[in-house]
Amino acid sequence: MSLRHAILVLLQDQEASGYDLAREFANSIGLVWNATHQQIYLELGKLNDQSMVKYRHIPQDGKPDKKLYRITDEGRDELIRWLRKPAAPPRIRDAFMVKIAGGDLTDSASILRELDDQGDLRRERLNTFEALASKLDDTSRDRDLFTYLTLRRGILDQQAWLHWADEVRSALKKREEQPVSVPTSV
Amino acid sequence: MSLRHAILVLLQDQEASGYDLAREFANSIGLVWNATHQQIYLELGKLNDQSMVKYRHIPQDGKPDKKLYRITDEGRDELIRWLRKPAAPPRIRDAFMVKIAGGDLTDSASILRELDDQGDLRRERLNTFEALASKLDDTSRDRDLFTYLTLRRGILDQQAWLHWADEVRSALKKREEQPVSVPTSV
DNA sequence: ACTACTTATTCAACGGATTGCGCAGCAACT
DNA sequence: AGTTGCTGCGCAATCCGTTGAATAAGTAGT
Repeated sequence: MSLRHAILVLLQDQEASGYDLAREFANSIGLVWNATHQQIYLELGKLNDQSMVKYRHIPQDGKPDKKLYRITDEGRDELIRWLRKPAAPPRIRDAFMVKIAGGDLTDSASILRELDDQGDLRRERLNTFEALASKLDDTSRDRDLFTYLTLRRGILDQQAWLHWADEVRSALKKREEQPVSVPTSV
Repeated sequence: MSLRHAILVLLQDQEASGYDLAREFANSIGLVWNATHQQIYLELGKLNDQSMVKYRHIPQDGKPDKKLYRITDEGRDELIRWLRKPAAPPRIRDAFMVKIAGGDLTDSASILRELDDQGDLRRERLNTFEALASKLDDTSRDRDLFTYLTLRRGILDQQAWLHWADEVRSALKKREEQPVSVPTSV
């Protein structure tokens, strides 16, 4: 229900193309709300129909033409109206965690493998977020306070995850040592 | 794509009605995957058509009749097959965080109010998770290792959130003190 | 030379998910 | 006496989201 609002938030600061937005969703905002480019283009179309955004057509050579969208006054009004009312509860779809919950049916080796893979991704994200956050520290983190706070959320989230992963590892190690009845292969 | 698998994981241990499952989704598993009762009943219907689950009809007096579902061998096979292949990346839809990212357009008072509300919920959850976890500590946390680890994930998540909320509060306080250009009312 | 990736947008089809509604009766509170 | 809330199931309409594809031209690597 509010991909639209995430887009409007992004368009607040800068004019951007659908492609630009898709990249931002893959990075910073992706930690908070994710979307594919198809969805974004569709939503931009709707927002344009409702004159919440408008675009200017930029011909390019070498690259395909693009549409640079910017938010309108109506769009900003809609955004403010949405910001006023209480946020909908977060929707969570974490397939990996479902796998953990059903971990009894798998061998711990494959769990550890996937845990490592996920951990690599998380550590990578942590680095990029920390880099962005320290950049804001140096220059202006009062002007971009909310960007900073969003990044902090991401950082703390990754850290908590990595800490949890360590717990999982040591718990599984302990279990291996003790000759408890473990279904080794399924 | 895997509400079905979340359901199958839950049905692994106990026979349950759609209503039971809905309650579990509202609590423990909800931290990891959430769903409404409509979805659950629909999915149970499909799972039944594909004979991944079967049910027995329990007439009750006073209360409406219910269907107690249990997982079949085919269901367990399907679950194991799913557990083998890599998990899809988590989808995140956190409207509150979108509001934070667009915080420049709101007054900080209303942000603080919602932050407190969310914090109450998180603290409540933290308590229930911790209670459940300590219960597992006492009795058997080797048998229910994966339940325990799922709870730990929930606990660490809530703690990280609450810590972040403190950061937000002190950052907004600091901003209030300094007479920076703040859009007080919108 | 060939392959793969990046920029940039869009369409069509399908399945997943939400919203809104309806039924039904008991318990508990006000 | 009336409202609210819990237990329990289900349907229909609509919307959100994913998958898969197509187009088109430049750039970078093997």
